[in-house]
Amino acid sequence: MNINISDESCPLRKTLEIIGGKWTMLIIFQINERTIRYGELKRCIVGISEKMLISQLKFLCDKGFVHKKSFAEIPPKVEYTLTDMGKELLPLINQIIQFGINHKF
Amino acid sequence: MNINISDESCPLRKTLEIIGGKWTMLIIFQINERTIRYGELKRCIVGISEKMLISQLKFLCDKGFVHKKSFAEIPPKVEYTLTDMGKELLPLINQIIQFGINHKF
DNA sequence: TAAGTACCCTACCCTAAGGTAAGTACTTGT
DNA sequence: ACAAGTACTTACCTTAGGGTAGGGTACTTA
Repeated sequence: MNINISDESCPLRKTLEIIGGKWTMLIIFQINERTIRYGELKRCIVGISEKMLISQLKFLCDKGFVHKKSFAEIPPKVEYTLTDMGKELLPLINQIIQFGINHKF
Repeated sequence: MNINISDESCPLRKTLEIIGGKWTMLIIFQINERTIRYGELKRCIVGISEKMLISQLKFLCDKGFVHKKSFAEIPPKVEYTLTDMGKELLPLINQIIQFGINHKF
């Protein structure tokens, strides 16, 4: 690995632009291996606004991290799951968590 | 591991508050295993302003990720190195980079 | 009949992260 | 004499990420 110039196109910057948002990893980590409905997700992530959750979910769907399944039911039912690419981030996020625990953040 | 409530004190949030900044990981990755002077660091990280680099370096020193050594010379000479805790982040960052490469970000 | 649930959308606003640019002090090179 | 390199500081300004708050639909339950 010989990345030593951090220009605008380096993979670290590019990746952080996508997963570096305030809520991105939180959402991905909460979905995790399960299938979860919008409402439950919202309750899990304390402090997030509906606007943020919706827009981030849409963003993550567009980028291919999250899969969305809407049911034509009343009341509405929407289920979110991680795609394979999304799941690839889980070990990464777990490492961040482990780091935080180890250093008592 | 049973973290399923993402409240304000969860280790993921806490850690991201520290290493989730726009430049944090870039700086840590650039310092890497070497000893590097301020000027060279600045040249490495394309696009960063002096203000940001200085303030982030100070922040990272305060948090214990980076070690700073000033020489009482003229012209000034300052060397930065990662602490052990800082170095612990390198495999994490490398994973992010690998993720970006794998998915062609 | 009114309130509640579920999954959103939209308009407006605000703050803080970050960008710009200039200045400082001291020395060496031309 | 003047620019250039070194490691910063400071003042000011911009912007976009995110917060607030309200609306909307179609149904169910009290």
